[in-house]
Amino acid sequence: MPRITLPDGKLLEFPQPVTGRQVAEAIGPGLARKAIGVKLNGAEIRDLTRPITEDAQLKIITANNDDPDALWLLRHSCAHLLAEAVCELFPGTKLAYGPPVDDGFFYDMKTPRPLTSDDFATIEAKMAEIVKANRPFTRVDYSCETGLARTDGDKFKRDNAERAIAKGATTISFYSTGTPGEHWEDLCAGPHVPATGVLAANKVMSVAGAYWHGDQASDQLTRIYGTCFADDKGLKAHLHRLEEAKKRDHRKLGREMDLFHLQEDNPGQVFWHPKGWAIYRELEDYVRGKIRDRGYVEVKTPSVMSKALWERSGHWAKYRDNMFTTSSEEREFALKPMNCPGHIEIFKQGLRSYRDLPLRMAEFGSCCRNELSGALHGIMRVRGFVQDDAHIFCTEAQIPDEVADFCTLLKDVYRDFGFGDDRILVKFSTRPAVRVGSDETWDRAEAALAGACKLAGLAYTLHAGEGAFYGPKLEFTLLDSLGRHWQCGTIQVDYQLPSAERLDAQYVGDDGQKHHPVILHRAILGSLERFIGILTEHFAGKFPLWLAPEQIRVLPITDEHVAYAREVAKRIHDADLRSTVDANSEKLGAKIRLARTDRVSYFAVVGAQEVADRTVSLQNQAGEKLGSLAIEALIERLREEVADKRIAPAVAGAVGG
RNA sequence: GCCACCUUAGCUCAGUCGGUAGAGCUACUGUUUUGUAAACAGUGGGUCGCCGGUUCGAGUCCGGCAGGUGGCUCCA
Repeated sequence: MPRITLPDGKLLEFPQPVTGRQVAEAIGPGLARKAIGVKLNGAEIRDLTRPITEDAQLKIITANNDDPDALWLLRHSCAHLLAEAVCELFPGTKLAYGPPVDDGFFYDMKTPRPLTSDDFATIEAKMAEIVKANRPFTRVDYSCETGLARTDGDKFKRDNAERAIAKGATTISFYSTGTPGEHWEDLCAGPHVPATGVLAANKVMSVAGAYWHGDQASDQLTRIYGTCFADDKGLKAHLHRLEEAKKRDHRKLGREMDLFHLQEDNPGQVFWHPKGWAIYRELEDYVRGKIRDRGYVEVKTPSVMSKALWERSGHWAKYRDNMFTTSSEEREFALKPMNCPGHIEIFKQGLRSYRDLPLRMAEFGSCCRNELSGALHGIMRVRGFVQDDAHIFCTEAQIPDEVADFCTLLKDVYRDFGFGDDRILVKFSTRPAVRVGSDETWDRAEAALAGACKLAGLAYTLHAGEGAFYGPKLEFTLLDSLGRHWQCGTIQVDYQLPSAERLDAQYVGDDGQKHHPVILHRAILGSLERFIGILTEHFAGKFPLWLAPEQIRVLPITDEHVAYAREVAKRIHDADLRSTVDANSEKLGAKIRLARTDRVSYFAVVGAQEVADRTVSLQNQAGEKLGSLAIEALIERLREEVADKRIAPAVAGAVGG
């Protein structure tokens, strides 16, 4: 006698177990036609055809691009569609695993020959056929024994079935797209949409390699990525978003805007050009000012340090594969991959008192990590980079305040780049199974991190068990203008490195005894390189004025006005702004076009009129004409915008040329 | 590092069946002196990523290597 509560609070009672479809029909025939699944008690998504025996809160899921549950269901089902098409086109294909993921789904499989993007059209055509046939997804449950037997000879599916049983499954389910025994089937827990017909808005996106269970030592599989939406409109919008992302790719903009380059003989090392370096220095100076106001001191530690230090710190044992090493006069050294040991060595000079704590030691630390070649990506993932790093040496009692202060600072900084609270995601990772330190210590450290988030008004998602072995951590992710996630800041509580077993940092407490401080490792931007990459893509190269490499370009109309243009540019330059002059002999239209495609923030046209009036005719990157201004007024205006760190309102919107 | 794919002028890209390489933009030179998104003409520019092989002949076919791209793994 299930009693079904609908999202609007309405209660439906049924005399016997009902299916989701029957509930939908009870509400209305239109809804029943549109329904693709149900969600029970806000948690479990189910097929429309599975019986509901208990009282439940129930949501009918319809194909809707704005409903994550609907997309999840569509994509999970579409993975089957893809798998069926591939199995049919490439007999001998062995299926492994095909879940929905952000923005789509993938299916890992072992195919008789490597698949390439040339195969996509054929696969999509086959998928379209299956969609057109509109065959029902049909579930059949077998006993564990029978289910297992059905996976005989199929290593991956057998493994999946065994795992399901180990996790407590009482039956093994298969889904057929059509009539069981007649049509294609796949071992799957479900749920699925009612029929293949609702999966029309799909696309095969890419092919890549993957390992079975993510294990390098295991089978190498082919992973095909695809996506599916409720309708063509959703799919088109998604593809459009990808196009936009491609247009603002920092590797493309970096070249076009002459910000930096990478070259073949130095993989993962960035050559910063003058314009890119202008942004870099602006960022560094900005952070330097911010942390100075918060009581940090800045230091600089060596790039090359002896193996002995890395052995004591534990890096040699744990991190060696990622370290560049070198030797001199038969001693081994390593390029520093992290700044912490250097900072502790500074802390250890002289005798520290509890009165010195908290000691906030910052460094724009140049780190080298020998990342796997396949992991490198533009300037986002490199082998040489600079962290806006700091280590806070404090007592355990000081952790809550220090973490709270850091969260406030971090929010403050992110806001200056236009990332408000709604664009900051916090991940809170707690104690892992293998860890050092007492449970009481962990309790306190975790409470401090959670409390600090609350104090700073930051909501977090809990990732239980994902902390470092030496302490819990917060990780801060930014949501950019295309809705993509970038992990930037972090703060980690560390009891290990300062301990007697490691680098043995000590201070004298108010009890006259020696104690080990706690260290908070923290960064806000993460790495300057990655952060500039993120900003480049977020702003599509149209940086806010305070960061823009070329803040204003003066455009003389004819040669006669070049001298005045240079004078204007010099005045702007003397006011600590970045200006240039386009003295080429092109027509004004061409100069304007170039200024705009170069993404210069402002350009100032000067001709006979402006020379006579000692003014400029100003226009911004967006193409808005801002009228004529005296030189002083122009400088004033630019300086104000820089000081305010103003961000163009258009940033969150579409990208222009 | 692993899997798949890619690599032709500074950039974006063409190059058919294996027959000695082409466009647009850029750069340079000249003419033009221009008023809010591209003036005109001319000239440069290439060991087709590198090494080897097959062939009378390789940008093109084969092998190896390097780098890049998308993933996996890892991560600031």
